[in-house]
Amino acid sequence: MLILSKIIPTKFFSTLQLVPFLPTLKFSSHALTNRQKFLTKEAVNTLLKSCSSNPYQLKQIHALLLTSGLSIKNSLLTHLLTCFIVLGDMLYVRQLFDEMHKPRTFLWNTLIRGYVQNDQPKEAAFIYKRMNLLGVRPDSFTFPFVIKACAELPEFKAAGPAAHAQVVKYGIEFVAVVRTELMIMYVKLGELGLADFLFKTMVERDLVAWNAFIAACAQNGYGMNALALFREMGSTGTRPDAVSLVSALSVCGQLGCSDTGEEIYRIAREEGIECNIIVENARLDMHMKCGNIDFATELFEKIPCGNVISWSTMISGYAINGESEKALSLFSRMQSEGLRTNYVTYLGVLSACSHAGLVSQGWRYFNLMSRSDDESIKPRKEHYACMVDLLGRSGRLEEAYNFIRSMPIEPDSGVWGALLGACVIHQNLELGQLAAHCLYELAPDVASYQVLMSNMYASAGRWDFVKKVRQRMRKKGVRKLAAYSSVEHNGELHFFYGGDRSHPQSEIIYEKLDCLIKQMKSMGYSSKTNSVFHDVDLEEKESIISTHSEKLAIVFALINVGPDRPIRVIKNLRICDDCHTFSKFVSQISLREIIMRDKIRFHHFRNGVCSCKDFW
DNA sequence: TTAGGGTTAG
Repeated sequence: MLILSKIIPTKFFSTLQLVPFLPTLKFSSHALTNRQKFLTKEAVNTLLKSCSSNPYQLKQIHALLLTSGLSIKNSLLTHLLTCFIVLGDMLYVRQLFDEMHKPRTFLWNTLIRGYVQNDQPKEAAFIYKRMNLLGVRPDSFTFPFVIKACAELPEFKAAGPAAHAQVVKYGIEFVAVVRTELMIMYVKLGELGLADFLFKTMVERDLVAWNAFIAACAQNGYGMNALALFREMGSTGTRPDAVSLVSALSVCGQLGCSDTGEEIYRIAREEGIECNIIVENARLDMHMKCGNIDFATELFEKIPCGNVISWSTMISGYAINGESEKALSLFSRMQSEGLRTNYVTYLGVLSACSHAGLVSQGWRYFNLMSRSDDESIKPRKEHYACMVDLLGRSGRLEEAYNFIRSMPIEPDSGVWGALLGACVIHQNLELGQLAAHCLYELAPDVASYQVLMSNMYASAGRWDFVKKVRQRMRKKGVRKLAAYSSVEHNGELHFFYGGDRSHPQSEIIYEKLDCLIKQMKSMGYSSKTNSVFHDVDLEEKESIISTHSEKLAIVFALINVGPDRPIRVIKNLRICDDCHTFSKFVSQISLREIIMRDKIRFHHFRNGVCSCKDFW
């Protein structure tokens, strides 16, 4: 009793004393001998649950169970391991596992699951390999996790297909859970055809399989495929649930098609699931990502029980729309109402500061986080990256660099990438090269960093270095993302690439574009060719820049979208200097509002002025 | 005795 009272909170003592005499599990430890009680499985589970967030107590319970001299039931052992997995203490899980004599398959499965759930896919794959070497036969419970691990190992491209081969070897490729994981894995690898084949040939194609496929597409840049699947699902008579709707809404946010998004929300109403907070949050986010700030605000105020995600969504939404004041005042409201915040909330707050160049405010929030007693909101790598972005974008490059050097945690590619981005804007070749050097080590395959480097050298006129970077990209097979812009019109998305003439209205678009540029030139516009990073003459630079995708998209919208509606353009990369000026002129000439979302933020153009105040 | 799908940021 003495020992127990030390490790078990007193309030659970009564639970222990009240349990019925069901001999599911017997404690014969010294602590209980004088009472000779038998405990039920439920009681032990209650006990474990009560301590499940305290590794110290859990470890003591485990020690007590061992000294009791009794064999521990499998259910209890799994529960115990699961507690440590949830706590992220994989070292202890591994220690327990290694102490076991000939662990059975389900324990191997638990260990693999632990590594996967704690973002250690390499370890998971390693354990699977060892399992094979020792001749332990994997089962249908092993593979969902092994496949998931393989999908997280893009550096071993063959791992996923190899796992698939094993699945076939063991004859479990038609087990729904296993097949679903395979589908998700192939989508991540970009093999949509294979994923589709697995889906179409599934024996039990249930709602979860549909949702898994839709979500996998939605989360891996195949938004159009996700929407097509969502529609196909409806036409085959499978009714969507909250999960399907959330994925579909998220796609509409990514693609910037809020008309389609509202259509999807109407389905939620028809199905009677519109009061689900996750669906409501997805709708808020969708509107924020489409630039519908006022409507999203109205919806937000009407949500009866918003959670931390609703608030964070709004804060980040205001931030990307350039409404930093609204973002910061909403955060103050959260604080004054005593609402819980989390690390994502702070990312929104810092990004609001960054988009508006509010350096001293940014420092204030960052220090607030650092001083917090709550461990969960101590600054993480992402917050450091935000601060580097804020300082760097404001031209304080040295301060940003010193900030990185003072970091208590190892800076990652996000942090160095933020510095590199700032160096490109402020043309600091020296620091930029330093950042580039680190990025070659940390993220050699990320195209956007290589493009930044190449652009930095190009604007400094160092074409020899530009050539080097491009050669390295070719050698590594790193491909630059082609720039495109899109416009939603009558529920359909129209895509435009630079210099693209494939759109059926191309002729009239180019004609109108020509007229506009002439008119703008008479008003003082001259093209800014500083963002053409090719070693070509001025005339060619002007020609490249005059048919950038966003210009084509804007003109398309001018021709087609009714004058009572704003022009909405989504761009997959950042807007260039010239297109920014162009958009300001167009908003002035045509008296139309142009809402353009680039890769990281919105630009709302009205009467020749942009909401970003030319700071982006 | 362990298994598949969803929202905020980056």
